[in-house]
Amino acid sequence: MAAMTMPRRRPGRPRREETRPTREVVLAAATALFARRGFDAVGLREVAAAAGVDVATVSHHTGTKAQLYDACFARVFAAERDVLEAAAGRARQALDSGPAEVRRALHDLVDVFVDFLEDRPETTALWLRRWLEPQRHAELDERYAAPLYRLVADLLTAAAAAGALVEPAPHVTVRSLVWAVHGHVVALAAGGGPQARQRREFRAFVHRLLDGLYGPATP
Amino acid sequence: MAAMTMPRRRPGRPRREETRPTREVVLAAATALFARRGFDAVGLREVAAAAGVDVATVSHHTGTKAQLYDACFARVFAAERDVLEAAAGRARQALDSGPAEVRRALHDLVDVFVDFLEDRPETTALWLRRWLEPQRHAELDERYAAPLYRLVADLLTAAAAAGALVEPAPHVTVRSLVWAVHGHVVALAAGGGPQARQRREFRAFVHRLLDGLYGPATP
DNA sequence: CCGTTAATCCAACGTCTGTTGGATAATGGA
DNA sequence: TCCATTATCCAACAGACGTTGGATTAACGG
Repeated sequence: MAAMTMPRRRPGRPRREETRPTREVVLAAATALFARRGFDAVGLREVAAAAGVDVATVSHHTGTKAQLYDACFARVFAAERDVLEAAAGRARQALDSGPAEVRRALHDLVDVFVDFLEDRPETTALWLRRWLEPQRHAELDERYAAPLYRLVADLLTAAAAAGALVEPAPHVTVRSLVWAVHGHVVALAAGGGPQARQRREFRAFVHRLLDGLYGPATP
Repeated sequence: MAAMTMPRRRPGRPRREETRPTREVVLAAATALFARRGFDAVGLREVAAAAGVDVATVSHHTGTKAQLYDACFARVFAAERDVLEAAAGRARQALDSGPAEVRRALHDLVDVFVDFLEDRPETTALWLRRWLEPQRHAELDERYAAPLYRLVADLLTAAAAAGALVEPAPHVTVRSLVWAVHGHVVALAAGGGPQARQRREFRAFVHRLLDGLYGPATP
């Protein structure tokens, strides 16, 4: 199986007018296919065809099919985590300002999250598929979900401690929000209406939800 | 293929100490397997083994694998629709009473929905799997999601028209709520904490969410 | 210019898949 | 009692699956 060698200098056969490293081409093709149809419905020969290479080349670069699947997840979730952590850092800076600024920072954080998922529907698809695999629950939760949830939940708790907001169960709130966003993205992918309006309506809903839940404790 | 015959009187070989009709046994076994692992990961021989029959018997009673899949969905979603419609009917009767009764009826409606999904996690699994199949979006939306959403959305609109509540985008709210519930059920299935407390916290969250969103327009 | 390295493809393997034709046996009606 | 009906299983098919060994070809270090 010669697992996953990817040197800086590259001897070997020609690369079929592709400038990107083969491994990235394969990962991109596989990610799109896995997101759309799932692990078992996608064959390695299909991934190879989408990437413009042979089956053996796929195995050579990414090892086992399960390893290829995991690599796709790692790539996508790492990108999501980076974006969210950056936005959370920005929001945390607003904690020293007044309640109005804190609320606006929370709105911005949620907007960044919604934007990210709207632009990358395959992230939602992979996320949902992972949750549906019973044997992966623990890993998904520990490696990806829990840190992200804690990121935002801590933010809410800190805001509550600052006296600007009130929130008894931030973990539940964050999880529900995340799933609502995924549902929104799925509905977008399903078509059925003008996307611009759907996006606007969903943002308005989330902002209202936050205002209702986290409105100033002392009116 | 001798598709799907199921007479009232039944000649044929003995039924292996099973009293229920074979078709129901097969459907129940298949539903559990499909919910847990998905269409492509489950083989007909596995379904047959779980039902205690031969592969050919499965095909004989349920036709094609895709037809078996559809039959599982129809059974589960019909049960969900029945429960929700009954609860919505009860809630609609409360529309003639005061705002407090309307809000309590909405809480009850949501509780019934949450109870149902908590007790039948396979419903959530099948629901999510259906959303992940691009070619089935339209059918799922038209046959199941849209009617259910409209059921509750109409209820909210009527309550708003009665002056008791205010809600600009009921469709978005209902969808977000539904996805939040599914996320809650998935988290429950993942374990990781005392279930009773998780259930209590989620109900409290939903009630607070409704109060925040649908609170009396004139305080 | 030569030897090493590595990327790529071809071909094949064993296994599992969904589906079907046919044999068997038990039932209900005549 | 006999016949038609049908539920059940056995066996087999053709195809797709993931994976691997080996041959080929290009690029690099010397």
